[in-house]
Amino acid sequence: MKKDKVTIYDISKKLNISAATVSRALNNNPKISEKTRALVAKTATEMNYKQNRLAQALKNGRTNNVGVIVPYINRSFFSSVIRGIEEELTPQGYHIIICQSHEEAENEIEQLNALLNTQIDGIFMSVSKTTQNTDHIKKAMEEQTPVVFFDRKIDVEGVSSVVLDDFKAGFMATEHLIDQGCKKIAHLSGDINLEIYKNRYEGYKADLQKYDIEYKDELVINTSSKIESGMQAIDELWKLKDKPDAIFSAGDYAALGAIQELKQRGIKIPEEVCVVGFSNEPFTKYMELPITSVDQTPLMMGKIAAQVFLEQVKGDQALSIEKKVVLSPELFIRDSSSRKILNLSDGV
Amino acid sequence: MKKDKVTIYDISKKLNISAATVSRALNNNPKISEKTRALVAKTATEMNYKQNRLAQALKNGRTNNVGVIVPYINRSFFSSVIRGIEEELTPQGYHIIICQSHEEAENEIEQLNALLNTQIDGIFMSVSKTTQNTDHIKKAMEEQTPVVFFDRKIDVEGVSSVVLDDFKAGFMATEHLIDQGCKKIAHLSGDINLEIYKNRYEGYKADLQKYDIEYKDELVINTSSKIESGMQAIDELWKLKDKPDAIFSAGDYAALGAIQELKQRGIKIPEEVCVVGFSNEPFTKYMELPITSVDQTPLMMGKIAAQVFLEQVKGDQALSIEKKVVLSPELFIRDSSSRKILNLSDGV
DNA sequence: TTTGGAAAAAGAAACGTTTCCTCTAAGTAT
DNA sequence: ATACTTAGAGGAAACGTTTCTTTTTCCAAA
Repeated sequence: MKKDKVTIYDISKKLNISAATVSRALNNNPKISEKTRALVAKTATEMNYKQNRLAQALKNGRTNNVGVIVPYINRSFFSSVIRGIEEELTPQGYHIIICQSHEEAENEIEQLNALLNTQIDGIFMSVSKTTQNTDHIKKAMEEQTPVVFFDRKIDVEGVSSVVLDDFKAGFMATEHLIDQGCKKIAHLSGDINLEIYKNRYEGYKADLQKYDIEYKDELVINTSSKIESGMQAIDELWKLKDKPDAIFSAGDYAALGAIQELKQRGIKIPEEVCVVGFSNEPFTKYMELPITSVDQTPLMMGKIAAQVFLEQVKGDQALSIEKKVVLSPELFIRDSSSRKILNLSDGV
Repeated sequence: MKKDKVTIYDISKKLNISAATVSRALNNNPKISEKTRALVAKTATEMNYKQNRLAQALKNGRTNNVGVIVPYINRSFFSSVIRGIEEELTPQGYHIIICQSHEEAENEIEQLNALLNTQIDGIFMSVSKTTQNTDHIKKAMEEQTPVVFFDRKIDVEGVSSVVLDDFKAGFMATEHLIDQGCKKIAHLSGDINLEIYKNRYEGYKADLQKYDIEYKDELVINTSSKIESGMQAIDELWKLKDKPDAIFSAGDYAALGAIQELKQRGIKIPEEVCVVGFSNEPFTKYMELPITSVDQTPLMMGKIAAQVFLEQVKGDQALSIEKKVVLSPELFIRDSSSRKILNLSDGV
């Protein structure tokens, strides 16, 4: 069906040498004389030879494809991480196959199996919120396919990960709010079963403690990453006698919902209530009232994840050590929490 | 290196039948007796056999991988189209390799060649703004690799496309503004060399004509898809003696910039000036002043592009007809242009 | 002149499928 | 009982590489 491609045999016939020699010449094998190598190279380009990556992959077991599994591709955070991975891996000749789990463990498992089946050289993933079981990950490891977690990990022996220091992020965000003079800081948390949300929460608590501010359970509301969820949280918080003077949300969408609801109630931001979000989604910057948010350095995260992967496959020795990288968050301070002088370090 | 996989030979040995029979049984070839087929199927699952897609691909020339080339992966529009493609193609056993051109023709060519080299079964692409030459597309066609353009196309014989009716979109948007009572409608256009922007512009002009409103060149400003670009456009427009009372922007980011600049100048939206954007980026909905925008039905676009592709590869006959699909835009009317009663059909 | 040995190249198997062709055994028609 | 058909299965080549092993070539040392 497809147009006939030129193979090393065509080259070998034309030059009256063996296909083996052609292959070696093209691969710069030192056993080949410089003369032959040059001749082969020249002829190859002349004949418009293109290596068949399939045959090559079949022979040596490496496809030069890697898979990425994320909950959603159209979340700014994830697409930026993917771009980071791409920037590191494309120059090395890798191709990236992207899959979405839609936050469903079932899909995640399916996608992972499909990737393994398609002979991927490695897998990058951010586990879905509903993932509990680690069997699929172990299966990948058994097949000697390196897995690198980013952002959301799950503990599996031998699996490397690149994550944010979420504890520090929670700590920083809270510290910033306290620095603005806030005393009654509420926290909109995500599902505490996910490490990342747990850590943000712990960072929040730790910073309260540092400043001898009493931790109150009633100020912590579990939210999803939906705008409505943030609105409901405000609804609930404003039923309290002692209302908060700050909101630290573990997600930008919930923060946005909270802000909309607060405005609705005529509450002034940041004068009466300061708000900090999480993820530095693009919209946080574009709002009429730009939202302070924690940046997870997604580009960096992707690049480092890619580097970790490369180390694992380059290291011919099977010493592929489990590597745990933790990145530092950056707080982008914007109007939603700036009671003091205008902060110049606003992200662009 | 990799753990030994079980092959059809292992199955054939175990059952004392030939590998050919195993292959046929697994592929539901009618030449195989029901008994044998069942036995093979059972044994295959028992032995945890997984088909080697590489070997299969090498043999029959199809990889079941398709490539997608977009300018940027983290634009809501593009990631949604990709998701649409994915939803159609994943159930068919395809995998999707995603590449970014970063709006550079050079990258686009490179990525396309890499995809061809990696033996892709088809290519979906939205051409970069800087693409002029069509040689790379022709090359793909020569290699019998179907190409489907979406949104941004370029004319190449035999290449199918799925695009928005941008003329209609421009017409609709303008009509809506006129309907709000606007008489002096400015247009923030993209690069008119790109078909999509040209068509939006033509639609705008056509609607003005329909209502006998004089077209004025000075009301059309060329902008990029940057916020700043929208601000500058307002800057320029407000130097005119006769200032516009509406803005139809061919991009949401420029619309956002325009709104910010208008507010800066104390101009009331929508009372004094109505604004309509294009693309229905998520942020348009989240703004304090939600922005009216044209939705390009990206999910649908992706799905249809996938269907067009499937038709081309399924139709064994080489009759692969060039197919041109044009989708209808939807206008999501929001506060930035609603002078009349609150529109209930606001997108969610 | 022979021999040893390095350098260069050739031969052939292997990767795991699919599929064309051939063969066997059984069933059917004569 | 014989010849003919056909369902079912096997053999082997092919897809395009890579690489292990073997062979050839060539030059210098004995």
